[in-house]
Amino acid sequence: MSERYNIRESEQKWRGKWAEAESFAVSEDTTKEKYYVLEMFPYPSGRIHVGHVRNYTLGDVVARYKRAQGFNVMHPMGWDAFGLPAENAAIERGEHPAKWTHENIDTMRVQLKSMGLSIDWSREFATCDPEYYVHEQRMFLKFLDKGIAYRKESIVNWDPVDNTVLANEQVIDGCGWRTGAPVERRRLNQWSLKITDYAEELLSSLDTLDRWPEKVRIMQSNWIGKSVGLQFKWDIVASKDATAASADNSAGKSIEVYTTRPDTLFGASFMALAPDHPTAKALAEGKDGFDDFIKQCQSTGTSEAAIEKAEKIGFDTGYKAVHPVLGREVPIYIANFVLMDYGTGAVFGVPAHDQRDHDFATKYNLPILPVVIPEDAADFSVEAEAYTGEGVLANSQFLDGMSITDAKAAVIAKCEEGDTGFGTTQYRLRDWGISRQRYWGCPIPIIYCDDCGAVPVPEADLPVSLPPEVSFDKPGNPLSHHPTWKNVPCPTCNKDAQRETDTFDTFFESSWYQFRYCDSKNTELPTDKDKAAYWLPKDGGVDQYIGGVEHAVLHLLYARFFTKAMRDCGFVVSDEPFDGLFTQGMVTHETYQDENGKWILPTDAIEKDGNWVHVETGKPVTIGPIIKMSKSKKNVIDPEEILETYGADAARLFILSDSPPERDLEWTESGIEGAWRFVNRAYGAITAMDLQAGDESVASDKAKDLRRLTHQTIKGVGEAIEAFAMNKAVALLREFYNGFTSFKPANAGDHFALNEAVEAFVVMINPIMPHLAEELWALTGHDNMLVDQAWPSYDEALMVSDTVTIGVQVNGKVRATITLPANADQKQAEEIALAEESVQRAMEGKTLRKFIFVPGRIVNVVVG
RNA sequence: GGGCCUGUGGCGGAAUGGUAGACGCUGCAGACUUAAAAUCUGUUGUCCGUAUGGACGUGCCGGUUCGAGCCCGGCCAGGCCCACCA
Repeated sequence: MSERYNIRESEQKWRGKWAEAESFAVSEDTTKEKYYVLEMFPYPSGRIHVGHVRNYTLGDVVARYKRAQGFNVMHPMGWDAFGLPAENAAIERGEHPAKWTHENIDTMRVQLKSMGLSIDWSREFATCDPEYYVHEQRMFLKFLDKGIAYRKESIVNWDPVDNTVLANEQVIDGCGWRTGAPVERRRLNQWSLKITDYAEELLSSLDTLDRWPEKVRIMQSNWIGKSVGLQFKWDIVASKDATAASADNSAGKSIEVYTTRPDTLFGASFMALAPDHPTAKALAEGKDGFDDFIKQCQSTGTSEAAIEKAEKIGFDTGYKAVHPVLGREVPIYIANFVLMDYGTGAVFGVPAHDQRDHDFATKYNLPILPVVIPEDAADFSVEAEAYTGEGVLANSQFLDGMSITDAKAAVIAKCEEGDTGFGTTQYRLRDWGISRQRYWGCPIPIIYCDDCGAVPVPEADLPVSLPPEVSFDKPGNPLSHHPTWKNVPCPTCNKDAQRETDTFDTFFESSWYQFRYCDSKNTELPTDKDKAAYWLPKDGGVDQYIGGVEHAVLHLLYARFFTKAMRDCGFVVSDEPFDGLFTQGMVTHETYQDENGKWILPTDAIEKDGNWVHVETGKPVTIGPIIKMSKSKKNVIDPEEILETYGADAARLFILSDSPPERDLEWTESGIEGAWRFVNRAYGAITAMDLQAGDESVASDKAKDLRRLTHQTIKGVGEAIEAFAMNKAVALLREFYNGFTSFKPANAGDHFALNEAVEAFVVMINPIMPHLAEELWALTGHDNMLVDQAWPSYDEALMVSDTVTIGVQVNGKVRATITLPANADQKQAEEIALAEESVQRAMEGKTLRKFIFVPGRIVNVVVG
């Protein structure tokens, strides 16, 4: 046994050599095929967590593997550096967000580098630097020109304590996530991007993303929420008992209604308006109970539970709407379940075929008229609940007997003919509101002038930089409290004017950063169009993008939209940002609680004589469920400690072993120790080997066996990595390791086979354990660096064996295994199989009916 | 309510319709050691049996097939996402 492997020293040495040789710096090289590997860039929150380690390890395996395959690999890193945590830090400890952010970046850069990632650090940037966000301001002005950006009044989630807008995802059970205060709905002037103009392209081009997980495509498709239906007019007539004067003004007007089920038109028994529908107010204002009704609607929570339990309530306006075909009059209600921001904010109710309408009709005693009858109508009834299945139209005049599809078309045609309505497509997707009342974001380059309105900041005055001196003493947006920053002359008339004090939503930064890496130092443009076209051509984006599934809709949809918008403005050529997407699972860990139920760190819990106790107090500790690592449950592991104790290679190996990357990974002490032992064992075993010069022409059977294993492993590992089955790649490599380390060479042919095996092994562990691989490569007599070494190729001819061992089944049950010549025919197989004692025993007293032989696979003896 | 995914040993997980449990973790036994760690060897699905061996076994029920963890139908359980979306 040779000396123990000095992990710390070796790993540091090789990272130094890679940096010195600039091994991972790349440029556009048209003689090579490019490969762009990108992991979702980190938010600099302070220190890296295990989720980062998993993310960047996965990406690094792909990057190093593709590099060895001869691709021109770009693998960059940067910082998604704007965001609320920096402001919170400023509020809590009086530190400037910029200082806090840059310090975190410095810490995390060192941590990431200690993982031995094959990153081209020369392309690094932070999105909070004006050199980055100035391009966002330029692009925004271009978007404004093109009509992609616009300003409108919209309803937002307003936190009354923080005095700021909250994104939908920051509203938890109707309350602000930070303050816990009930969120108000406010009308505010907001800058928005017209993502809805791209709804159809965003939906249809999902089909081209065949290297995306099906799950993510479905989520985006649902989010875009395309529906095809009919929008048509219903006339309003005054009820006989209408008394209020204002009411009669509404009679004779009409209401636009949208439906995806025009086929059920003849089953309509009421109309319902959203409480905030403009006509609702006109019809009901001043009526008894209306104010109370509105209050009741508003008091309903927005949480899942609240909606589940919320009763369907309605307010009868007393008005009637005229059925556009039948001429029949139906009552107009205002109902709490109708949403203003979907469709037209008005629906017609078909209780027989919609459960929600059914609930409502039952409560208010409205008719339930079935108009779609299933084929098997034996005990068909819509008494108890709505029928939403397939069927044939009935009670519907000219639609009777039609299928649902035909009836939909017929009703749309009829309305279009009479010019009372039209077939239309609706999307659930809303335009992207990008204004945030926050400091730590990219300033929106607009100046408001009393005379000239909203004036874009002239190109020459960009960037609009954040003022460095800022106070977080008052709640709300520090930019609007700033004494001088916002006061500027109007660029058009030179009169006193004021800057926009809102900043961009921080999803803005991550929507285009993959382009910036292509040319991260460009001062004129977001990116150089030609360079970007090399790395991100029209028909292909980032070759492999890796990140958490939590961004399935938000970031991944915004980035797709942004790419198309940038394309349409002439900045880039690509249609889609990410060609291949992989969504990794979470990292989980056991949870621990002390006797008071307080969560404690894994490092504070220790097993003693079969019981778990607190490492300091010795008091009993309860082991809880295995859940996602989170600071609040304290079930976190600090990667820095792991990297220091076990080294980067062990951490990388452990993270890739066992769990398939798309699934959750449970972090265990025994797992990381096992990986660490393997690193040391492999070093010891290989450095202790007697590697002599070999001779390929002297080939013993056992040399052939080893070479077969070597070449099968080369094939298998490559396929596993391509398929993102890193756990299988690790398993194959360990199996291979077990094979060649137990091999005892006896002649020159054996030595040839062993040398080949060791060399292949060292090259193949490079993507997983790059430091160990370099060390072993050097110690086994190579002068070049392993990072520049090509991936081994395999020889199919060496993979075939003279004999095969297969199972023998009797009536489908395995009774024996036999070894046959590889080219054995059925007759030979039958002879050998039937000669087996255990086969004969199983066949005893029965007649042979059939003999099935699948060469190389199985023998099945059918008896009866 | 809608959509998607997953059910295999003590655990993580392998398995183009063809010898279920590769590989690893844990456990057990042994070698080495004054001892421990590391390392090495063997063993580790359950049940019956001293043993050759046998029975059972991939959530449950059925189907297709010479043959099903895998394909089809119906259940059960767990998880994730979306959701009064007309």
